[in-house]
Amino acid sequence: MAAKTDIETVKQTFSDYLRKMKYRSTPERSRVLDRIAEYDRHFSADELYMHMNNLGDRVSRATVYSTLDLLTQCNILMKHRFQGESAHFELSSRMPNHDHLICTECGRIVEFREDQIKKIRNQVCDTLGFRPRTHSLQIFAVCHDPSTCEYNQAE
Amino acid sequence: MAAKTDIETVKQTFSDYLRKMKYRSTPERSRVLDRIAEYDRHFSADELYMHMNNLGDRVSRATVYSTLDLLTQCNILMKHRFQGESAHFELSSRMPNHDHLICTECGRIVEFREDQIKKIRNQVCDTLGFRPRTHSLQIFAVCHDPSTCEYNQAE
DNA sequence: GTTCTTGCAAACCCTTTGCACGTCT
DNA sequence: AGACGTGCAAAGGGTTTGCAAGAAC
Repeated sequence: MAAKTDIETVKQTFSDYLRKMKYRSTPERSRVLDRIAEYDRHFSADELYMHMNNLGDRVSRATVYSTLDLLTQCNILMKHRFQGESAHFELSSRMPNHDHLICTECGRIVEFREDQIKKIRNQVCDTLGFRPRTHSLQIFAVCHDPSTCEYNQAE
Repeated sequence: MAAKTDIETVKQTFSDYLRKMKYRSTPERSRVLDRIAEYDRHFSADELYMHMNNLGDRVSRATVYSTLDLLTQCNILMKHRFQGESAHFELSSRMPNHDHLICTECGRIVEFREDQIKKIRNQVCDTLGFRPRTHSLQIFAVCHDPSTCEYNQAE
């Protein structure tokens, strides 16, 4: 079985965070996190909002945005800003320590893991006097074989 | 004397690029690049537009944006998207191969150089079958000494 | 009961676009 | 002359906000 995010652990983390920060537990916040757990990929705020609407969840755009913000603050979600598009989110626990390569020709995004990066990140923080939280490395590149790169015209 | 961008080289690169792509040389495009050369830091499109307006340059927002786009395409400029803000640009030649550490408390951005990153980038591209172009690494961290972190409230 | 959160729609900001005019080749 | 670039203002898309109603504590 594939390494699957343990949703219960994540929900616990979230409710601990809310309590600690004196924010309230609401069904909307809980529901947003439930739906996020169903994704195994990046998603945008609006994509999630539509998804929830399609499923009949009655959650407003404002609530989706604000909950995404909370989830990012407590590191449950990682927020990425690729190119010019809207922000994309994903569960931090989904694929720890991965980064992204973006094809500058077709926009395709490839995920990869490279453990040295975290080490470098910690070194840099140490040198500069910071406590590391997260990082986001985006490599912009073009594929050797242009035909491979065409595939995502539909995306 | 500090390592200063050779503006003549950069202008040559730009005019070569324009010619190659059959775009036209215009005084506006040239002027935009001249003004950029006066910055030794990140700037946003609007900041540049205001700067030019203050100096009496008659260049529209649309032209500023489109020229920034051209300059990014030919790698004269590097375009960054920090946090939720607008895009920030800087001359690639200004400080080659540097990356950014962003304080999640105060938003301060610290530049640093770490040569291993480029090597990793090239390795990753090699493995995945891509030709590297550029990269952008952002480290999110909090300073050990909170008092240091307060300084940019004014920014 | 008080304070925080939600939902809605309008506001907001950055960026892009359409069109008429100007200009580079 | 013709095609491309510019300026302006309006449109666009993603995100945030103000306010009244509702829910958590």
